[in-house]
Amino acid sequence: MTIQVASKGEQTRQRLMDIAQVSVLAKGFTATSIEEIITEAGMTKSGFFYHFRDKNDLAKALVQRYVSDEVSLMDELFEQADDLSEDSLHSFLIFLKLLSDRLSDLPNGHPGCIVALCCYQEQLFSQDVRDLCAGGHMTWRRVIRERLDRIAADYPPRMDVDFDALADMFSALVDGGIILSRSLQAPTLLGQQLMLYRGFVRSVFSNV
Amino acid sequence: MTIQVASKGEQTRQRLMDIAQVSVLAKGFTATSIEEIITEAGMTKSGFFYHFRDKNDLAKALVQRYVSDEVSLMDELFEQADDLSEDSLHSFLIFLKLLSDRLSDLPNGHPGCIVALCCYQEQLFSQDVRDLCAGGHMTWRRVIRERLDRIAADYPPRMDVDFDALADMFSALVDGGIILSRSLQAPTLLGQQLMLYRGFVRSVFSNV
DNA sequence: TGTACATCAGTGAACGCGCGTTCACTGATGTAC
DNA sequence: TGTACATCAGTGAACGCGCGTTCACTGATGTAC
Repeated sequence: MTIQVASKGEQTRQRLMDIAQVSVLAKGFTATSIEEIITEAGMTKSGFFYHFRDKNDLAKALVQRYVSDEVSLMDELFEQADDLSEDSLHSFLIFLKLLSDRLSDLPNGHPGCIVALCCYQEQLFSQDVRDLCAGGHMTWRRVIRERLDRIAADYPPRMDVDFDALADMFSALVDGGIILSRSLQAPTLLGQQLMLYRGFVRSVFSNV
Repeated sequence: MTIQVASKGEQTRQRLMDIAQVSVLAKGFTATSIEEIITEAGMTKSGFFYHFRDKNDLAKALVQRYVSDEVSLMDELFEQADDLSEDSLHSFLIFLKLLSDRLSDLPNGHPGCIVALCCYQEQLFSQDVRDLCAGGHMTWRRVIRERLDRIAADYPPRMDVDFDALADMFSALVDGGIILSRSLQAPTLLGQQLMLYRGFVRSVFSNV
C-alpha cells in the first residue's frame, strides 16, 4: 500500500478549493470572487492562477472532488453495512440508516451539493463540467441500482417499480432534502427523508 | 367576479420578470445582468429601475410570483382531482398523476425551481427573500399534509410515518427531480419520481 | 561535495471591461374643477 | 369642453468600483553530473 503524500502545491490547491466551496454553496459561482478566496487564503491573485487556469477550471475541480468524495463515502458505508449483515436487503437498509445518521450529524446541516448547484448555473460552465455532473448522477444511479438488483434476486418485489427510477429517487431525495433542510433551517429533515426512502424500499421488497 | 386588467406598467414588469427568470434559472442570479434583461426587453436601464428598486427587489418579485403560481397550479389540480373522485385517497392519487402528467408535458423539461435556486444563493438576498422561500416550502407542506390527514381519517396508515415528513417528501422529490431531469437531460424523470411518490403514498394507506 | 540548471510556487503591477446604481429630465396619459 | 396639474412609464448620460485575466519576474527547492 502506497501512502500518497500530498505535495505542498496540492495542499494549497485543496485549501483554495475548500475556501471556494463554502462561498460557492452560499452565493453561487459568479458571486464568489477570486479576490475573496485569495484574501481568505492569504495569497495573491497570481498565486491562484498558478493553481487554476481560469475560473471554469476551479468549477471543474470542485465538481470532480465532490463527486469522488461522495462516492468514497458511500463505498465506506456500504462496506460497514456489509460487515453488519450478509443479507442483501438488510445490508442496504443498514446503509441507508448509516448515511441518514451521518448526514444528520452535521451540526450546521449539509453544506450543500455542488452538483445540484451546478445544474442551476450550467450555462456558466463548459461542457466538461456539465458532463461531470451528469456522470455523478449516473454513478449514484448505478451504485444504488446494483444493490436493488441484488435485493430483488433474494426478495421478489411486491410492487411494480422501475429500478432505475427507484435508484434515482435516492439522489432526488438527497438533493431535495438538502434544499429543504437549508431553506427551513432544519438540519434533521435530510436524514428524515432518507429514512422515508428506507421505508419505501423495505415496503417494496418485504411486508414486515 | 372582477376581471383584473393588468396596467401597461404591470405588463412590462411581468415581461421583465419572464426574461429574467429564464436567465436566472440557467446561470444563477449574479450572472444575470440587468443589461441583458433590458436588451432582450428593448428598454433602457433606467426603465428597469423604474419597475424595480434594485436587483434584490427583482429577486423578491421572482420568488413571490413563483410560489404563488405553484400554489395556484396545485389548487387547480386538486380541484380537478376532487371532481373526479370523492374518495380522499383516490383524489390525492389522481392529483399526483395529473401533476406528473403536467410536468412531463413540458417539452424542454421543467424550467427550474426559483426557490431551490435561491437556497443555493441565499447569502445574496435579504432576509425577506429567504423568508419567502421558507414560506413556500411551509405552504406546500401544509397543503399536502392536510390531504394526508384527510386520507388517514378514512384509511388507517399501514406503516408508522410522520406526516409532515411524508408531505415534505413531495417537495423534496419535486426539487430533486428537477435537478436530476436537468442534469441528465431527461425531462421524464421528474414525472417518474412523482409517480414513485404516488406508489409510496398508496402503499402507506392501502395494500392494493 | 560543488555547481549548473530546471521546476515549483508563487509575487506585483497593470489592463480593460461591464456591472449596479443615481440623477435630472421628459412626453404621454389621467383626473379635478 | 377647456385648462391645470399629477402621475405614469419611461430616457440618457455619467459614476466608481471590482472583476477575471495577463505578463514579466523571483526566490526556494530538487535533480544531474
